[in-house]
Amino acid sequence: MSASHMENKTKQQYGQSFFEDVWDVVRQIPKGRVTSYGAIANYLGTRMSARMVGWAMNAAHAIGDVPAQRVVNRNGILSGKAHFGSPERMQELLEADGVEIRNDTVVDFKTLFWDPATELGL
DNA sequence: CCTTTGACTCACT
DNA sequence: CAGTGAGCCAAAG
Repeated sequence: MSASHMENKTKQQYGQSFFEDVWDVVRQIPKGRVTSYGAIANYLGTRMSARMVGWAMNAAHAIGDVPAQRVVNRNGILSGKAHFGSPERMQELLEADGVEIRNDTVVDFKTLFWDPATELGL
C-alpha cells in the first residue's frame, strides 16, 4: 500500500516531538519523586509552553504508560487531580509512590522535586 | 474558519 | 500579598 494512503489523518499519534518528549521525561521520574509542568517544558526548551505539557498528559492517558500523577504544578498542587477519573485518584497514586499529600499539595515538594534539566544533566 | 478554553507560569499593579 | 493580564500552543465548539 502507498504510505500516503495509509497515512493517518486525524489525531496525532506517536511521533509528535513535544508530546513524545514529555512522556519520555515523565516515565523517567523516579518513584517517590515529583516534577512540575514548567520544569518539563523548561527541559524541552520552552518554559512558557507549560500548558502544552498538560495537554500531553491528557493525551498520555491514551498510552497508559505515563505516571502523570507525578507531574504537578509549580506550587506542588495536584492541579490535574480532576483528570484521574476521581479527584482522589491522583493523591492515592502518589501516596502509593511514598509521596505524602496534604490538602491536595505535595508535602515537602521542594525536596521531592525532580528537575529533569538537573537530574538528566542538561 | 474563527472563537474559546485549558492538567501553566511569569510579570506587573 | 493578592488580583489581573499576557504569553504559549493546540484541540474542541
